[in-house]
Amino acid sequence: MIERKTSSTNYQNQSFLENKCPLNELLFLMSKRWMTDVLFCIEEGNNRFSVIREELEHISDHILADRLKLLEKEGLISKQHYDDVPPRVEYSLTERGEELSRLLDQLCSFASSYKEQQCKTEDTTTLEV
Amino acid sequence: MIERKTSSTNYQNQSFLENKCPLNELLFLMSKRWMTDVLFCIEEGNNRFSVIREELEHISDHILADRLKLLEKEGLISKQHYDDVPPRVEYSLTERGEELSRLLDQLCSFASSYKEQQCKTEDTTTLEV
DNA sequence: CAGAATCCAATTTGATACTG
DNA sequence: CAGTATCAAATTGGATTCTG
Repeated sequence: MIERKTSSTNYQNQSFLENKCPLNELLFLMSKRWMTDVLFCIEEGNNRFSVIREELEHISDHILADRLKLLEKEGLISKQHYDDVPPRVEYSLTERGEELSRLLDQLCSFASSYKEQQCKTEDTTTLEV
Repeated sequence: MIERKTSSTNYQNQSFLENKCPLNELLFLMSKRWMTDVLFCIEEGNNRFSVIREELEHISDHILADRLKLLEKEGLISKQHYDDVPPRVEYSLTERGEELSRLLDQLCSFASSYKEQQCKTEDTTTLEV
């Protein structure tokens, strides 16, 4: 069993920096808007900036660029530059990225099955035991 | 394979509400600060408000109360009220909560192993392929 | 094409004080 | 004990504009 440290997700600049838990860092990273969408989009073979932007209809350049940079920095995707005349860049998942993708698929089915349950029993507020 | 919808994590109030992906919702929920800490803390048997607050040294009442409410709302923990003279409330993981805890453990070891790798190869910036 | 820079609005966190 | 209420401070997301 992996040791699970305490604290930290948001508010990176504070004293929590010293006490970062890899799990929380990962969750915080992947919970950013569009993050999983970009990851899955690349996994499905959309490997260029403009293609991804089209696939994820409402994403802005700013955010897409940021997410790609973060995913690359975390070693989840890799980037290939081609010195073509209209500059070309291609993204693809690394092994790590694929591994994470599989883990997220599990989380996704967990989350989805729960949602179905929720719908049947009404929804929000408090659930009796 | 579970269908993975597009978009949404943060900024709940906007048009993304219509298009929520259970995975993103879950990630967004669990990435909130102290959320996993509270979950794991309860899993380890700390089942009272004051005990959890002591365990997680720097958490505020406000945040702890909020996290407990969210976890309960999501069906991950359950709450027992006892009508004792000093009011007593006990929390425990539901089956769902334990299932999620197991999934998070996997994510945790994924995240941790990566971090070790990162440390050896220096760290941040760009990783060559 | 593939981004980088800037500015502002919406969220979230945290500290403090208060209550059944 | 187990929270709730309020308010100030820090992040993040998104739109717009610009560039090699």
